[in-house]
Amino acid sequence: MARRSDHSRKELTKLALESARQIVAEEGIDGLSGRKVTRKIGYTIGTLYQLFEDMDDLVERMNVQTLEQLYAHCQLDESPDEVAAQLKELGQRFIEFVSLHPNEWHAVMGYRYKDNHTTSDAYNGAIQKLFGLMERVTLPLYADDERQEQSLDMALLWTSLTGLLGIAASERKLAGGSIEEMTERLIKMYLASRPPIASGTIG
Amino acid sequence: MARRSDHSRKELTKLALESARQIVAEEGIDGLSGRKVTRKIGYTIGTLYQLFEDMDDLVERMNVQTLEQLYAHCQLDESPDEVAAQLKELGQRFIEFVSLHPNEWHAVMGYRYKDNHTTSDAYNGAIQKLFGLMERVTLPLYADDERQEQSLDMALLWTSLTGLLGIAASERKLAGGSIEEMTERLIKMYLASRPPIASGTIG
DNA sequence: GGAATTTTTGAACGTTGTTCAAGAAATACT
DNA sequence: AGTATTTCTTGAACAACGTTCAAAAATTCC
Repeated sequence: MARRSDHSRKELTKLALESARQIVAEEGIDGLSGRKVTRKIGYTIGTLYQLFEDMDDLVERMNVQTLEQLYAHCQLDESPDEVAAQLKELGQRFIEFVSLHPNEWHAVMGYRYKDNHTTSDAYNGAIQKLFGLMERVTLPLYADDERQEQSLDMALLWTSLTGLLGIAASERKLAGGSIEEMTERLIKMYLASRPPIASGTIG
Repeated sequence: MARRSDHSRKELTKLALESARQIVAEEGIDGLSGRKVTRKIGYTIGTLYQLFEDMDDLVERMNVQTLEQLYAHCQLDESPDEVAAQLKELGQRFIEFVSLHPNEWHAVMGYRYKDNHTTSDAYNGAIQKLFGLMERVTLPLYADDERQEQSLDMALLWTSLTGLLGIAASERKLAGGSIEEMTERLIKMYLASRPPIASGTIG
């Protein structure tokens, strides 16, 4: 069994990533192996290294897809007016996505790359897009000269939120609070820490 | 080379854990292997399974020690009076410890146990002790009927703080803010979200 | 059809966690 | 002391892992 003009290299890569995603979804990131991936699509281990540099590469590209899916899932078509409501909605979407894809999310948060690994532009971009989502929502809370402030707050929110979701995805206990409650709590805490209204840039 | 009454099983376990810790400190959690641990103390792989149930067991016990060391490191002998100052100091100690032992901390936060693994009482206890530290410091901020509130806040603080430190330990970037700044930011955010003074239980 | 190119294979290597029969050392007993 | 028993230690064995690469197979080119 050799060359199939059935699949271009691009198609093959796509197949492999889908296969990997399926394995991760079913068995978790620790159930993933190169041989499983290729066996599932009718190829053998050697071919994998034609498509990806190494396992880090494969996993990272899968994780980029997951982050993009999360981004798509978080698009608020009809956004409410209030910042608080919008932020809460964003949190809910986030939770929803992770509930639907716990193992894929766990792969994003928990996979350990090799020491030499540096995240790709695609990966950084996917993260940036998610940050952008939060920044857009919280925009009204900051004056024009507070962009730096906002960035730092977003980083903190992101870290806390992913921390919460990491716990949820690994089904550890959480001091009696559900993930939804805790996320709401986080958002409330954040909002309470911002001066109620920072108007005055346009009016 | 066989039995050495040189070492009781207890001593041997201690030696193995020290060896494991050293490997983790030098090479990170991914550099750890059972054979390395036993080679380092002059035994062979089989003996390891006399001392530990499996690698999960070994790592968890090492992680309990790390958590206990963190606890010891966070003891505030002469505590300042203000809650804010105390909390900040606690955060600083936390950061300090993780900076001194980044790989050990990474092992606590990033090691993936097998699916069947459930954390031991010793582990849960070590975590509880750390929570207790935070609870004691923040005690004045809550009324007597707010113990549940406090627990949830502590869980949130813990999650956020460990999230920050996890990023620090894996030396990823953080939107321009140092770990110290971000931790301070987190604490400020938390304090701002608490009503300034919740007096009235004693006075 | 034959030569050149591209793709696929799978054996090979060193590593991992885990098990377990066999050997070695210490202890117990006569 | 010598033998029997228990306890500890070993390391080969197994299945799996990531990664490499010469050889084989399929496709393309002329």
